[in-house]
Amino acid sequence: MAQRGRKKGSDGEASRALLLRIAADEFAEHGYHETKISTIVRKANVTQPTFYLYFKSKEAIFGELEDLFRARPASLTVGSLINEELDGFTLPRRIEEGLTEVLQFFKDHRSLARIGFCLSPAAAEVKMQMAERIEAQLREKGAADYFHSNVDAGIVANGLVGMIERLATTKLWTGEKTAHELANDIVTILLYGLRRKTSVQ
Amino acid sequence: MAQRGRKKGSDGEASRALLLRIAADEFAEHGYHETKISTIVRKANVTQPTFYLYFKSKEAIFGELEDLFRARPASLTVGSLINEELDGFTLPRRIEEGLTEVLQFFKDHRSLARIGFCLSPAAAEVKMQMAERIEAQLREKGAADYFHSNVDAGIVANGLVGMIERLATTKLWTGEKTAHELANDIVTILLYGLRRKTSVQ
Amino acid sequence: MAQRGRKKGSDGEASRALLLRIAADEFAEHGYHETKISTIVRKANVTQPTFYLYFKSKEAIFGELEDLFRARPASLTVGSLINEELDGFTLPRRIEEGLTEVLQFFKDHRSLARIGFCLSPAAAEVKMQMAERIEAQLREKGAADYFHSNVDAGIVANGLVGMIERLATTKLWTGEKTAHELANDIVTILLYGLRRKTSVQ
Amino acid sequence: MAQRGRKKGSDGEASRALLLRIAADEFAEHGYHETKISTIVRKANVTQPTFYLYFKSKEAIFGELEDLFRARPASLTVGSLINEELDGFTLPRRIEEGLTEVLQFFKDHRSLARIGFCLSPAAAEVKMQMAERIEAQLREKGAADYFHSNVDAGIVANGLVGMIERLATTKLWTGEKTAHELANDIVTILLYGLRRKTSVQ
DNA sequence: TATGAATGAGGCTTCATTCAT
DNA sequence: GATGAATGAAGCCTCATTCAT
Repeated sequence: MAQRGRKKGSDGEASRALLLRIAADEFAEHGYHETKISTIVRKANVTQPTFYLYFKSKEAIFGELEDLFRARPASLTVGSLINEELDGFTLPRRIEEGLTEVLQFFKDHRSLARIGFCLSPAAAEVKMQMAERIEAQLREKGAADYFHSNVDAGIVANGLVGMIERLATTKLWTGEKTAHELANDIVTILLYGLRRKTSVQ
Repeated sequence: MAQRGRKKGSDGEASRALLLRIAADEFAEHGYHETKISTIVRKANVTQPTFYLYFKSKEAIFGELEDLFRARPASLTVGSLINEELDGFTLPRRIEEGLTEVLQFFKDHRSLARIGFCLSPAAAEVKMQMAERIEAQLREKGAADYFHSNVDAGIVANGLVGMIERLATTKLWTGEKTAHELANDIVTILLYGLRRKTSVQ
Repeated sequence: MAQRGRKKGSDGEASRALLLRIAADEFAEHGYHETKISTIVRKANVTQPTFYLYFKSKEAIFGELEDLFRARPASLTVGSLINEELDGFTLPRRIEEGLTEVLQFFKDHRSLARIGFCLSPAAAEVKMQMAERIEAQLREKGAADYFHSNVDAGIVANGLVGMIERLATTKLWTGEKTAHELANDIVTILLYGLRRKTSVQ
Repeated sequence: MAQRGRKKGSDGEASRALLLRIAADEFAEHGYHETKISTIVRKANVTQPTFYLYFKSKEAIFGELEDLFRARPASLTVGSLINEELDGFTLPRRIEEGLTEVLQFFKDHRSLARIGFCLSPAAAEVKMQMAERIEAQLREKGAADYFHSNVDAGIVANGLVGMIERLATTKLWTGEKTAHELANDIVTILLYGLRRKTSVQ
């Protein structure tokens, strides 16, 4: 960052950050194995040894990107309803807000999100934790008042996680929908279902 | 074809099938790049040239597995509602049946499904087509009578595809749920939502 | 040859001969290394083990073809002038006759000739021997009366061999010239040269 | 470029040139298929990946050698008689000069010449073009004054090409003759023939 | 901080060739 | 005489990674 009189106007931190950014894009677009260190350094206009000056290995830089994803604000754990009194009006809003935040983060950090949420072997763990937190909240004392009990919360939670991944891929990252729109749609579907209210049941 | 008591290793069709099965499992578990031909043939108790007796290349066997997945009965296209009079009672059943079939196929052909639906580069296309078909059916004349119109059918369709992938991974392939249970849960969630009917809206 | 009641109407000798003929063509057209046993047997409609029933190895069948070439009638050694009284009239005729025979053999056994005279590692030896015999005849007692002595016989002999190879390739095997025409042209050039007689020298 | 006393193995251009030179010799001596990359790199005292640092593939380095051969000075096209007034004295000299140049180049770049003129699949084309150029010159206006017309120029041209190849192989590259001597002999033979002038015709 | 040059390790693939029937 | 099935041996190539400057 500081411009401490280096030649070429770029210092180590800059190179490092550049490599990291390019690596993120490459990994996100081509996956781990199809991404070559040689490609990353070429796009960053540095040489291969320079890469190893900043990162111990290919695995290391990938791991660092995973960490960057996981280090997102904790608030992003969908719907932190815990310890609050929620009624039928605010509950949906709260869930939607949480979802919006997550999706907005995905949109703002597309490559990071693809790596940490879709590509990484650790993504399974990440999604599992997300699902677990959601599930816990669906089971929260009080939530039972507003939700059916005839569907397994684990199914709902994982279903939601699956929807997030798929809709991020097909609607958010394509620019077809904003984070807010998507969150709104998801909440509407999940809370009220597709069935017309007027239909017999 | 006839299995006339041949000695070990003298039935080519069997070797081929064995290789294909092992390859499916390896690809499904480790992905394309981490799967080594050397591992496949070792597990099949043959040598590497034998592999090339039956498959042109690593890519070729992977492609064949993709094809095997794509060649699943066309009936498996979720919910073929087309050309039928559907009322509020039968519609959900029909959707559930279609879903059950798909999920049962996924369960019966786990490795194939993981390859064709999750790992393959062509999986994106496969899922897109599935989503498109679902979307088309949601828009069918008549369907509108039973469904809300305040949610984008494209969102629902892709959300469903995402749910299928995630729930297959976490609930079906782990043995936690049967195809039928899962289909039932998904339909319930999507049609009726989580909200208690008695709550105010 | 004899049709001794074999099934499929082909006996061993027939298979062997067929393989040999196909191998000759393949080697001639594609060279030793680019010719695959698998191709030969496929074209002969037999399996690989059958090949090894008749030939010890790829080298062996190639060697056999070399031998077939080398076993051509000894008379084909260009211009056997030896032990004859030759005058200025008959000498050119004799040379031409010898050349014609060689070229006719080349034309009749194109693949064999390409193998034994052009492709084989032993072709060097074959051409050397041909050149040596020619050279010896140019030096024969008596020949000196008709030939210049200001050109090395070794040069002439090897030059002739080179001409034969090149002209067989470009004029004989393309069908542009007959063996006779070619032999005539070669003799004319070598004996009388290109220079017009009327020119000053 | 500057050879600033670098330590062993630290000059890429040198490594490349070394590999190229060794490869030329290996190809020239053993042919394409019998030449192994492993041999080339062993002789160059580098490892196999180093080879691929400088050449894309085995085919590529071979092609580069072919190109080096083809890139010889254009003056080397035998006998550029075009656009000059040639009489009976100078014509033979000119032809001889051209031939000498070609043969000298062959002698100075033996491996390259063997590759580009004898071994390469493209050698056929190379020789054809050389023959065509020679043929064209034999047909040049004016040339007819000095040459017989009773022999096909195409035969002469290809015969000459064949002589060049064979004599380079047996007399030039063995050190038995110099380029100049050979050129002189060839011209003498072709222009004046072997027949004594004093003989009857 | 940066690099030109080099390499260890390991994968994919292709042959000619043989075994057991 | 013939074959379906299998293999030993070996080559080409690519990659992440490091050495020496």
